[in-house]
Amino acid sequence: MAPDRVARENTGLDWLYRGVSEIFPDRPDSEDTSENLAQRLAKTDRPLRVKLGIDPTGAEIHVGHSIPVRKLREFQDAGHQAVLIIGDFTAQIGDPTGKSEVRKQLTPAEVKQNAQTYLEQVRPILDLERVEIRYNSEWLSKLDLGKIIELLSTMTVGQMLAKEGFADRYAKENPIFLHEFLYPLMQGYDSVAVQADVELGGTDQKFNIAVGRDLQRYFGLLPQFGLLMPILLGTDGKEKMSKSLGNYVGLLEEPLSMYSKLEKTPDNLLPEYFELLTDLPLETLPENPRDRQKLLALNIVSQYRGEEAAKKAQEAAIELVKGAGTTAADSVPEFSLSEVQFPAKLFYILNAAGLCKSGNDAKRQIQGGAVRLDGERIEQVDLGFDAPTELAGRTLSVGKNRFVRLVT
RNA sequence: GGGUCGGUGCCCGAGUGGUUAAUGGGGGCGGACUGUAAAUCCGCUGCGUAAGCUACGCUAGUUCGAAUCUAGCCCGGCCCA
Repeated sequence: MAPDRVARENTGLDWLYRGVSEIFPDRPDSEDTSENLAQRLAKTDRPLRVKLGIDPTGAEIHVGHSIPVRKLREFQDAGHQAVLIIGDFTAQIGDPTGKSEVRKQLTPAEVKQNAQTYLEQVRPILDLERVEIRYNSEWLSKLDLGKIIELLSTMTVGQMLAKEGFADRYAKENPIFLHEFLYPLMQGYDSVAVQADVELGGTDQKFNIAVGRDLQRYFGLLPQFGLLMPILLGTDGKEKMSKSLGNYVGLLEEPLSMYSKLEKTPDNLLPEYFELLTDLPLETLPENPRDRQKLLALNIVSQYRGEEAAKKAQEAAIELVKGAGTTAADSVPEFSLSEVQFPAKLFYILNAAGLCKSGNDAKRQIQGGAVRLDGERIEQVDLGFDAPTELAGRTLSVGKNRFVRLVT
């Protein structure tokens, strides 16, 4: 189940190979710096330009997104030049990959904002002082039809259809829009524009990165290396991590929320998570799966929120499972009862506090025995309260993961 | 452009005039169990603090009554050009 890894020993480049699925081209025995990345790193007389492209579409990113960023940081630490491409041009057109869901077009202001949010989130990982940040509209918006046709003429339909995804969709008789063919070319052209030596990405980026190589060669440049990392599976252990599937751990989440998700990481995912999301040595992990989960959670939360906050989150998580968290109270998100008009039904409050999707959902949760007040199960669906004072200071929970402390 | 098939709830997919938010599966949520896991079993799975309101691509119509019939439109697949 674990993806294949590039394994090298005693090269002094352990950092390079950790958590990497594939490097291409890859001729381990070759002395040629154009087909052996280790050779290139050893012999280069200048910092390599290492490219990572991001989509400034969504606001919040998750630990899966952090993987190539972590790798980028490692290159920085080795003295190379990180080049972060903000795909503002691409984002404005909207990539319909996968579902034919039309993405809303983003205004330049939104792109700017999203990019800023993105940078804030990766700040704990990346040395932002030493990153070259480029917006791809800088060159893509200047392409005229002649140039675009030239780009298109470098590839055949057959080559395009070889791309995973396209092939599937074509086979399933799903629609494929013509402009989608432009995406790999645009991303590849980014590599031309910034003269990338290495491009980082998930394994799903192989095709696009390879197109970048082809284009670089076409334009007389030295082709880049591709360095692919596994796509992280989500906390459900089945699907790839994504916000829409809800199986993600966001970088902006509360420490407690991050911690509780991560400490439940499925056993089969633990090695993967350790390798890709932490720097911990993999040989010395605790035997007990439970301890491994805790260590993982603690380590990752520390990376983004600091060690102290992580420890607090751990304590809070333990408290909350036992029952009503009291000493852990300050780690639990608060909900102000002033937002509720009394008298109020409990299911209404559950919804208002964001613990349930809707009032009706809240009723169902109560019926299902999921709702607790200070650790005590609520049986009465219609339970109501006359004044906020009856609830202030108490902890309301739904299931094992959703907690809120009620305040006035 | 022509022909043809199709568009159902988060997803897939039944349903083809009439108790019904709409069979079933997946997913999700919750409960029991457990290692706060996996597996298993069970429950829930439109919105509204209420009266009630919205749902089967969109719009208009036929009907006491439509997701189911009619017309127009939009979108997609396939075949032909």
